[in-house]
Amino acid sequence: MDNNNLPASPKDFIREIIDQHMVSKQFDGKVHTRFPPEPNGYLHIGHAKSIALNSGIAAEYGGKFNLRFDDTNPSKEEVEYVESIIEDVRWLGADWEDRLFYASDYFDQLYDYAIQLIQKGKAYVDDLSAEEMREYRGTLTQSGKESPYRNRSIEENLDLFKRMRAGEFPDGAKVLRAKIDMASPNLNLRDPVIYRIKHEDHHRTGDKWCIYPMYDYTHCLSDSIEGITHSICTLEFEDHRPLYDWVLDELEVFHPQQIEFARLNLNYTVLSKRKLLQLVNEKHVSGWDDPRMPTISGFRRRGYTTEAIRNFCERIGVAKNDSVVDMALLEYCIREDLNKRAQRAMTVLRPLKLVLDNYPENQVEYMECINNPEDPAMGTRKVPFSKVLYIEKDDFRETPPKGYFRLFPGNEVRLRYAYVVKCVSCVKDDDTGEVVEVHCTYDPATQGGTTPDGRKIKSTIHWVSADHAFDAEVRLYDRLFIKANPSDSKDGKDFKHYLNPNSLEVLKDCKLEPFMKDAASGERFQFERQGYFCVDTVDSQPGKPVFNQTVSLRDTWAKIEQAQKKSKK
RNA sequence: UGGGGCGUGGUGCAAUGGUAGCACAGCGGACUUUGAAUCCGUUUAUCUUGGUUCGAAUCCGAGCGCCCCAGCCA
Repeated sequence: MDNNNLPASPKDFIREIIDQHMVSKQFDGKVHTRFPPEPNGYLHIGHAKSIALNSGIAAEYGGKFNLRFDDTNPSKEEVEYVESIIEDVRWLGADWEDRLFYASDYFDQLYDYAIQLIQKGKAYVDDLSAEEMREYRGTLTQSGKESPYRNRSIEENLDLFKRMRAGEFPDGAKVLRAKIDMASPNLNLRDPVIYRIKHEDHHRTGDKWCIYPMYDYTHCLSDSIEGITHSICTLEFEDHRPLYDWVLDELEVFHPQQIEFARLNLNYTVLSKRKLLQLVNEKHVSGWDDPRMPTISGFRRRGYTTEAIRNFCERIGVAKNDSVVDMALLEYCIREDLNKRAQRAMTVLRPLKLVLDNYPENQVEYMECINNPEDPAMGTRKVPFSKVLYIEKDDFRETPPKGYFRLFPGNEVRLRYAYVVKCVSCVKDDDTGEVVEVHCTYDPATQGGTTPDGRKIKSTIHWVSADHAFDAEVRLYDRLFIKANPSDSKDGKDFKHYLNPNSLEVLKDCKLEPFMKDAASGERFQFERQGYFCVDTVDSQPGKPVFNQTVSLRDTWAKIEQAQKKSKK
């Protein structure tokens, strides 16, 4: 925790509050946080922010961190989600040790507390229907009306609540409500429902219960039971804090401090479980782990690393401002990480045949290539080179635009780690006019790509030997939405209206270096001059890898060219 | 128009009465066997308006704007 003489890096407001608690001994100098997901969907990058915050704080203050499922609503929750969440939280590196809990673990205690509330005259059974209750609640500007059932006797409430539990009433017939204040300007305090009847099986408790506690009642007590000191949640629960405090105070139990921060928003995507579920259900994506999804499993399958995501969470900071973080920052974080650790490889995504007219037929040379210039310890490899090669279509232009210094008739480029070659001609398809083959001569004096005469070669391009390459499928991804804020419905359009029709591009006949044939599932590479890619963990077969693009390399030339096109318009 | 929050460059986060700073993005340059990476430089900000003060992003008043709340969801 001590960081020597380094200037104290600015702390966010939550850590400042905790610092104060440490000084005041508010919680005996203890820090205990938790991450409380509802298992009704997969975790996304916004949850990663919360996980990083909560687990990070626990680690920094020498405290503990719990994982607790907020599973109080059996109609929405599923085991599949529980399993995915456990996997994702673990992958993110948060350690709950032996403290994996479920709010449903506390159903018995919660029931007993409810009895106590009734006995104190602080809760009552109400027979109002949902619609009636809405009417009685009043509006934002008008106070509510008290229910005619509000003043039942404690005995009657006790009896009724026990019979609710016993299953004597159908769904919706009765609820248990906290007796607070129907005139409160805070609607959460207008006698909130704390128990409802649901004759439904729960994924953990089976058919033991037909009444289930509500979030506001459950969450504070679960925190209290677990000895959570700092209950960190998002801004929309700020209005609920008075209720959180009310329940704990009435029951006179351990009282954690709820603190709210602004949830993460990312541009060009959506971060709401409801919307993500819709994308999955309506098959706009292949599943929760589709590499285009902003879910943890999506990013993982896309090739993102834990380190990059945690680093991102650190960089975005924590505050109470509603904010939208630029996707470019996330991309920067993953590039930064992968640049240091990814093995380099030469892969041709859109192949164009290149023939070296003066190179001996049937000759093969093995060129020594550096595996990672950022990490010499990763060594070198030998890559076969021959007369007929593939290069990237985009690396040749019959008529080069301004500023283009790759291959074009008469120009010289370096074939990376191989030779300097000069373009002499190209062959075009008679029908389409498309260039299908490029002819060059190589300079034998430039073996390895060196220029003994000292001449400068402006461009170096990658290649792969036609006879030695193997074909593989590579998937390129673009942002899922074409609009920075797809959820903005001011123009009346649904968020799906802004789905990017080109967010996925499947390339089938990519030419890869021979050694990659045996790449392991999930293995990450930098395809030189193109981007970072990983072996898809779902669709790859042994000896037949399929690659997912994690993120492209920055592309200055593409930017220049785009600017040129724009200025012409 | 009730209540709760929030307003700092394009974006995010700092500055806690004393030189408005950091990161990303952008732009320019150096270097380069990846038009990558790296390095250097650089444009751009305190919602408005009064006040307190030697001095205000910070404190006070008034206004404006944005977000959240009327589930038996979380």
